[in-house]
Amino acid sequence: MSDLMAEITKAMGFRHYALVHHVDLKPAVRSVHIVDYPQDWVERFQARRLYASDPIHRASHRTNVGFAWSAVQSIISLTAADRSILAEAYEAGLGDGFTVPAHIPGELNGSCSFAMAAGEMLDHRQLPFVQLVGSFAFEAARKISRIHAPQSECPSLTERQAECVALVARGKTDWEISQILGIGQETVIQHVKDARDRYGVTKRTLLAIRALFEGQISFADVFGR
Amino acid sequence: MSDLMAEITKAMGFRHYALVHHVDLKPAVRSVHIVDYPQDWVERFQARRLYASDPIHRASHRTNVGFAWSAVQSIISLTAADRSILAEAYEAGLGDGFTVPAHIPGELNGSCSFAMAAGEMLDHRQLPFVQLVGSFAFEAARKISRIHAPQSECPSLTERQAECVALVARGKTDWEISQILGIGQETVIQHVKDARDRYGVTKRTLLAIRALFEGQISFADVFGR
DNA sequence: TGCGTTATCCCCAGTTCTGGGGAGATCATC
DNA sequence: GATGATCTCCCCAGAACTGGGGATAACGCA
Repeated sequence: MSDLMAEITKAMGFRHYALVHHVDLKPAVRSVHIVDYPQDWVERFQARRLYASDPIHRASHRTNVGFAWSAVQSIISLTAADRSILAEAYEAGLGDGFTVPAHIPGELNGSCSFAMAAGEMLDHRQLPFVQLVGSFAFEAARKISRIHAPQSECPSLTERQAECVALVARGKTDWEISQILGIGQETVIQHVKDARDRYGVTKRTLLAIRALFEGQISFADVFGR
Repeated sequence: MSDLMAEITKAMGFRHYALVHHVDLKPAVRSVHIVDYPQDWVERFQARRLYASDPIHRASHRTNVGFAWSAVQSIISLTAADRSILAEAYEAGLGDGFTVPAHIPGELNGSCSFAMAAGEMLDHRQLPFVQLVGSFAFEAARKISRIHAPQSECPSLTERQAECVALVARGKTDWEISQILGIGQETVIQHVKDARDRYGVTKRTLLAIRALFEGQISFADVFGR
């Protein structure tokens, strides 16, 4: 797989690639982690556990299609810390690049990135092609890397349960939910109990987050209006 | 947007398209719903609330790249009910098709599908191109559909606060967090209080969700490892 | 008709959170 | 040397949540 990636990367005019799930890099886990980045940068990245806060990763969580690193501030706003991370990466030899996000509900977020050497220019005309390659590369790596065990079917909620969970995620108390839905507080407590049971969690915080993660509710449901 | 989609659909040799978030279709909400499917099928789809159980939608939740409908059983196993849904769609005039999933963490699952008329054959050679078009079409629709409320500035958390919030998001109690971080429970309570204050929320559930939304923590922090 | 699912309601004991009020220590910065 | 930010710890009262145990009614499906 690495050989193939290296070949593709070179053929597309890039220097480096990274095909990764955004997690702390434990080789043991069933996650994708195929990287050819400057060694120096990889080490710093791991040491500082940037997988969660790296601006490129963060941006990739906000979109569905690939983006050039030089345009990252059109997706998220960069803090001073972000800028220094990007500058450091440049120092380490990473120039401009292109990252294709890869998200699947219930799985860890991932991405496939290709980068130029520092100083070289991206050829924007072929980015659509890179987008395509990135998507399929990630899917291929994903299929290989998971021996396909922990397929937890997304437990579905009943309509009432889903309504309650959506309101839980808005930070409403059981009593408030009962007023909104026009039912008794005890009923709400029961629905929330049942929903927790279905997801196999014991805290309403986790219930809300799981529902978000599974796509059962969206941030729009939480913050919308 | 509909005109453009119709044109593209025709140019690629398809008859129908659907650019949708997988939700019950509330016109009011900030969700994507641009469809040109046989009217008959659209009505049945809505009446039976298939958006959650439709096999094509279900399959699209399991992958990152597009797939031909005729190959759906290579992604999920079809039940008798699934087969009858597919047969019904065919009756209604939908032939083979190609669906490109569109997932973004924390947002509703969506997809962009193109379909032939019943009886016509897919041209498999151009599916990579369809994949590309589908991805970008969804992203474009998504960007348009939310006029995107003004970026509220992100109040940043201190390191300790962020650590506590990450653990709150994992459903830990204050006592458990104190054990994990090796500090007193009262201290944890204080950090969580302070974090709630910064975000201006009163519930730890909202605290966790806001932190997720702001990118202060990621789903990887919650489910990772 | 019986069985499962869903939605509705009730009670209770124990745990956890929330919102107030404190305080001392360190560190950088001005 | 004062000021602010951060981290650490403490107390308390009331509200909210969790995990048990119940119950009734409606609906569809076999």
